[in-house]
Amino acid sequence: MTPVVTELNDAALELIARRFKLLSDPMRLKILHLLHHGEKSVTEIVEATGSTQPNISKHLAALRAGGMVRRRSESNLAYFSIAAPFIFDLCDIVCAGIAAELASQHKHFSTSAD
Amino acid sequence: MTPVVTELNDAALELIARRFKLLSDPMRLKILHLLHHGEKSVTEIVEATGSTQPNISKHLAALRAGGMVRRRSESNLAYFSIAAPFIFDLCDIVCAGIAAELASQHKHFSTSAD
DNA sequence: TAACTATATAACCACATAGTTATTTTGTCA
DNA sequence: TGACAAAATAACTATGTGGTTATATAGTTA
Repeated sequence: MTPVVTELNDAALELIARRFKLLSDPMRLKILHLLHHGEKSVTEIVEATGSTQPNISKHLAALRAGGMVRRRSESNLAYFSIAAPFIFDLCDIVCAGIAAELASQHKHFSTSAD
Repeated sequence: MTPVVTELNDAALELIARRFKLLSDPMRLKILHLLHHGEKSVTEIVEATGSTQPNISKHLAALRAGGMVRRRSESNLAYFSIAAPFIFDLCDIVCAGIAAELASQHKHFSTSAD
């Protein structure tokens, strides 16, 4: 029989790696986190992140090329929104992993702010 | 009030990004996929991947520093194994996303090999 | 039309990183 | 001890990429 899931060819690994690479930059994560609250224009994202407009446009283009955000034009503005909600499942898992690791280092999270 | 989950500070974003970055390289994914089948020595990984020993050692060191693999010394050998099984949950989600995307482009997956 | 605003793109720089070759460390065995 | 094998590390190169500044494109409004 031919392996289906157990065997991963190089092209597939490349595809998966590319997805993760899109998520491996703090500024892009910041943008995605912002869009989690709803659709935003480029200018809104620029202001919220404190980055520059060309930088944000570039990141948005990358996220869009990777299928992670969607673009909508309205008059003069470009509105971006999340196209792949599974992103946040990924982040949740990573965050849980980080929390678990910190906990096991007895540098534990405090549930209430102090 | 102080935001707890809705607000992600830069340090947290950096931590999350670093995790994703470890998963954003095809060779490292290949190694992790290999280790999914069980503990392997460096030499075994080198042979299975077709890469060089120093390259594999470097990737393993990075994965270990990121808490994703564990190292066990036995005589002359170094055995590595998965330390963070959630990795595969992440990959499953990404793979599902890719499959869905391909499907929606009617370049559909065939369930049986052809 | 001209002035203005929003966004995209181009060109460039500094830095990170995957891979290579050469070397060192560490453990085994004769 | 010396010869050998496994793994780690160092030094280097080539390439990728995040950020910047400058410019171009496109839509709006007067």
